[in-house]
Amino acid sequence: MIRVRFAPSPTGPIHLGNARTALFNWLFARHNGGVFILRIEDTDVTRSDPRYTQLIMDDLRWLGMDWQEGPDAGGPYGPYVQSQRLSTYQDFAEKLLEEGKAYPCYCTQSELEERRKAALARGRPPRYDNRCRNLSEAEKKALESQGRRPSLRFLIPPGEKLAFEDMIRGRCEFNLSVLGDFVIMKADGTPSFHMAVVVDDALMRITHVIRGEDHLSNTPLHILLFEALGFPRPHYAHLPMIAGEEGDPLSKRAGAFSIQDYKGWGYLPEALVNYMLLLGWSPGQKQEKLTLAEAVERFDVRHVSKSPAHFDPKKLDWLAEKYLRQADSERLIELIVPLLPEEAKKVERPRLKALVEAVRPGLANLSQVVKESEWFFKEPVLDEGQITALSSDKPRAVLAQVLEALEGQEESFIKEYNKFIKQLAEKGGLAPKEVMMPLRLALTGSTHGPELVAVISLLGHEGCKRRLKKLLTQIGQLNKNEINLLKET
RNA sequence: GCCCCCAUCGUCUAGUGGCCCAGGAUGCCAGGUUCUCAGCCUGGAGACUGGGGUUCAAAUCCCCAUGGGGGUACCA
Repeated sequence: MIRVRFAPSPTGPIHLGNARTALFNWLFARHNGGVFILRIEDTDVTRSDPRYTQLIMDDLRWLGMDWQEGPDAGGPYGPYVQSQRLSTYQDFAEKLLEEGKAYPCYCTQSELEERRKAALARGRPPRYDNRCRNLSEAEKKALESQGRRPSLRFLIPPGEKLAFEDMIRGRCEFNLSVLGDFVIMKADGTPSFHMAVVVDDALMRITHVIRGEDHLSNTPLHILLFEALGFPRPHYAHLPMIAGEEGDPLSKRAGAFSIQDYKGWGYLPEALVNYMLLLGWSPGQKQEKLTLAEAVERFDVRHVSKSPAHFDPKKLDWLAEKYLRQADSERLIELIVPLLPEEAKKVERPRLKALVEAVRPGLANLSQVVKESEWFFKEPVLDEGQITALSSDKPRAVLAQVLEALEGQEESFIKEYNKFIKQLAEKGGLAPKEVMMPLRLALTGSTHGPELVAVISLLGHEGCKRRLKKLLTQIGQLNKNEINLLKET
């Protein structure tokens, strides 16, 4: 049985990079009929916050991923939160200590830091010099009597090279001689990251570790630990990093790219997921828009790219537009009402639906939909240039005639609108554009937007009259006919 | 400094020695359709980082250089 895990640390909201790692793990599990496990790595007490654990789970669910074992789901190898597994790590650390595979190190952090700096200054590798490896019992006692609390270091076994087969990169080889003994238990009794991952991956029977490339150089340490502990090593796959537009690392700008942000901007989760799919993996064929189910069927880690991908917001938007355009309107309304002005709550459902459907083409997210819907809720305020444009003879006559026509008609006249515009243009010897553009501008305050028919039917008979009247009044200098017209109502 | 990984159009990628004077998608430009925007249709510009090998043949294999990324923590 294939078992994979996503193991975030709850030190902040997850961003695109993390989410993509989760997604590829999930896909791998699904494709192979395996188990996807969520594990929370909160061994860094100072930086972890349980609020983020909740947020991470919310984000994953929002994106459409589920897990068979995890903090909330439970499972046979729990608990799935590292801070609740402390004694387990201690037991294994004890074992390593007894077997001589680890030893206490009494160096303080400031001493280590100092030596690191000094080494660097002399052009020497800044790694730990293994000086506590061979301390006698008497020396240990002496150090302890100074009040020093030891950390526990793993003793790198002598050997030249260590190699492993990465599912994405193929054979990766490392030189063990450049490694310093590394900490597996901190002085406060909590495990280091290396210790915790290896113990957990082993105990949770993880068969495939799929993680970011930033862990590639940790892998030899982990393999060493698996061997020392007597566990079989899992298979590894290291995913390429995702860089920002400028090629900067994504994680350092986590805030700007968190899943929460995209959710907040009103991107549809399926669009985001689809875009993440394309970051480092290609579904093949010509089709790039695909559902999670299709991705599950086609996904293969071995075909994931080795080189880092740049995040391209334009391509995200291209996909997001497609998804927004085809999304169920009822669902969209649920999502968008809280974002719209108060008045929206008073608008009848069908009208709201028509609004969203008219406005959504070309837009990538709900914030844009809200913005492009402004004209519907608020009467337009024209700028000077626009007013001047509408004040010249032709547009003014058009607007007045439209008003006049509307005045004599019932609500249902809206249905006749297309014919009416055509007739109006014909009578006045105008191009359709010369009728429609002024109308559009007068009605919405903008030269672009949904098709005019939709605008008019959305605004309704009374709405159109009100706006036209207001505008004509504003333009002023009306002839007698027009004034009479205005007086009538 | 040292170690590791990577390198095809602006971007995401296809390409696992001949099918590649390199294909697709996106973006960009031009034209068409259209009241506008979007869409759709048609067309266009746009890449194998460089240098050495290996081979009858290299984007594909090897070496070097260059560039990018990651690591080098009692962070994960």
